[in-house]
Amino acid sequence: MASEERKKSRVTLLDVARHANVSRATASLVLRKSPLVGNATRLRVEQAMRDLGYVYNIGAARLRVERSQIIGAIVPNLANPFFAELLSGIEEVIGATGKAVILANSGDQVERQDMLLQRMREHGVDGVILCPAAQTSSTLSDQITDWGMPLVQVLRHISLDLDYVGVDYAAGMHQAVDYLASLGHKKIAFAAHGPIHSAYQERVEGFRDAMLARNLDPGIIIRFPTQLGEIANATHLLFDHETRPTAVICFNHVVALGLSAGLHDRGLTIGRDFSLVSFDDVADAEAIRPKLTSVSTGPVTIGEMAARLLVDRIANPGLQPRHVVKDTTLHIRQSCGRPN
Amino acid sequence: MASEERKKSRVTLLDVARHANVSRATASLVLRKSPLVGNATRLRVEQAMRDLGYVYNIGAARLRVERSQIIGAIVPNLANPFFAELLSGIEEVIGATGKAVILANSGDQVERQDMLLQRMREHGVDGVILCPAAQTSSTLSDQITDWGMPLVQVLRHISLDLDYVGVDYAAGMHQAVDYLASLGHKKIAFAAHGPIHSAYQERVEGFRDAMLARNLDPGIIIRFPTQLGEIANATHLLFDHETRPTAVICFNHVVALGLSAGLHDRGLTIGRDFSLVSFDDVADAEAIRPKLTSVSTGPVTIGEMAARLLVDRIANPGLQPRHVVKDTTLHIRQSCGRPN
DNA sequence: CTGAAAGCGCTTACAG
DNA sequence: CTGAAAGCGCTTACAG
Repeated sequence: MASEERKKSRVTLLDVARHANVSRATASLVLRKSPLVGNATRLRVEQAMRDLGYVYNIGAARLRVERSQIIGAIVPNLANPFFAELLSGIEEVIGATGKAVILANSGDQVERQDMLLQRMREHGVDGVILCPAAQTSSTLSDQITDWGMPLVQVLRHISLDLDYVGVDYAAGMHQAVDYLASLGHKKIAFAAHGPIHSAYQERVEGFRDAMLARNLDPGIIIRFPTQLGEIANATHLLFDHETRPTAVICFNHVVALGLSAGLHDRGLTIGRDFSLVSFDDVADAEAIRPKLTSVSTGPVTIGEMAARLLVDRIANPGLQPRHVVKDTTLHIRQSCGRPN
Repeated sequence: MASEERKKSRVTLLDVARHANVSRATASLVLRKSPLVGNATRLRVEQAMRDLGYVYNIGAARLRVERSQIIGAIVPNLANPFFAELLSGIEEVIGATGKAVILANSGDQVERQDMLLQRMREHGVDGVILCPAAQTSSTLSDQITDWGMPLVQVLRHISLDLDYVGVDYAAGMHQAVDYLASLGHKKIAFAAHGPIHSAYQERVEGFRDAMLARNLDPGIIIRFPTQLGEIANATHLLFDHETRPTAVICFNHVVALGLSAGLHDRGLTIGRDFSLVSFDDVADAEAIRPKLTSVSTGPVTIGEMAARLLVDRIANPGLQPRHVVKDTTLHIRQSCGRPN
């Protein structure tokens, strides 16, 4: 194995070329599967690579060619399963193109996000998929254009000058409201939480529009704590409001989990005593009882679409900005009934 | 802004040096905050960097120095919230050292894992945190040593020649068994699922040992489907066994979610009609009703510890292999009662 | 198909 | 503190 010697000085393309009795240029061509090199030669070079334990040095290659084969992904909260699913979609399609993805967590803080973008530039990433931190200034968009950095916004947007893959949150809200209204509900609350950003606003406005369209009071909008653990204990907020709602539409799956626990704690049976619609179901939605009726957004697919857009954008930086907005699906399960 | 011109040819350290009237060597020293350079000079160079919009090129630097400032993390299942929490711990401490983390998903497939390790070598990562795919051969360990690749195994291990950060699964099983036994349970099932690996075996053996130590039948070990969605429907397996158990200890939080749903579907109230102990609680454990009593393993902390070990190992490759095994905590909540 | 050569952007002795 | 120079491992015309 002679591993000791090997470690001392890494084997380089020149070593391979010598071992195979070809020039370095030829070895390089074999590496990149050029058709210029004959079959016998190719085999000889490939054998040499194996014999010597050659490892391609992407970093060195990148210095000449302007391609690092790395893309960046920045999300606001890694521990949230929703973003984990998003990432798994991104990783899958980026990985399939042979590139690697650098992962970073902005914690929804703009300064941290700035730092991470800078770090990614230093690493020479070929592009970035960004779910912008709440409060990100729209001037970041100009900066990114200025840098010439291929970037796609995902789930939240700060500017329409950049690519964007998101969800038709407003339409999702209409689905939820329409469904509850069809069951006879008139007092429907919206349970929000967390930082304010485009996806937040689109949901709230979608809710308002949908309620107004049905001549219902759009004003029962209640803010819950950010942390899942505290939401259940704040369930009373739902009933402190002057008009007691008979149903609630949740901002996301975190709120839905929290309220479904909190309603249970108050002795209310969901689907019978009170109706609840979740938003964004993630994998474990199936495991909650009663099963939650939910407006599903499909984070894995969104990740995949964002990755594809980024790959396109890298290949063709001149493209006009593209915006793809995914439809939601209402999954009717067991958490809604007629109002009492 | 002159962004157009800038994009054409990136600004290099030499440009900065010229703009600041110093040599390239000096500019390089400023970059790395060497004390060799005087304050006035430093400020001048830093101003030049700002004026020109200089971006440090880590890739170029790496070619000289043997440091890419990138580490790799390979997990078997990105979409599982347990691994998402693990990653968030890793990303946090690696990020704090100024390095970036390349993320990859092996899908628990060894061939894919081999490919990913190879890719990471090509990217010149400084080290890797690996949760080995099930069925990984222990010879991978020799290979890694041969490559001289700093690596820490996390949660699962294939060889004690490498660093390892894991959990004392066996002790966790003892906690669960002891607790159930103290409530009077004698027929306790173990509900397993998924691929077989060290962490799997340690749990099973821990269960057996703990049962034997109390003179209880250690044989009620039942395999459930891998997918969360199918577990609930397989709950009957619990009762198909010749000796009907009064309690179940779950392999992980996925099984616990599935069975807790399935028991509910059978009209059984958990904590009253049947007792259940979960393993690995993740953030949303708090939101399930009844609240699940659980042996908690703390994935975020494990990620942090693994990252610290890797940083140490990179700094000091000569270190003896270290193995840190984290204690579990039994969180008693509401899912267990006396047997009927 | 192949060889010699230049160059990507940095770091690192070395001599001053 | 500074300048000139070599070199990290690759790719890419260019001439043959």
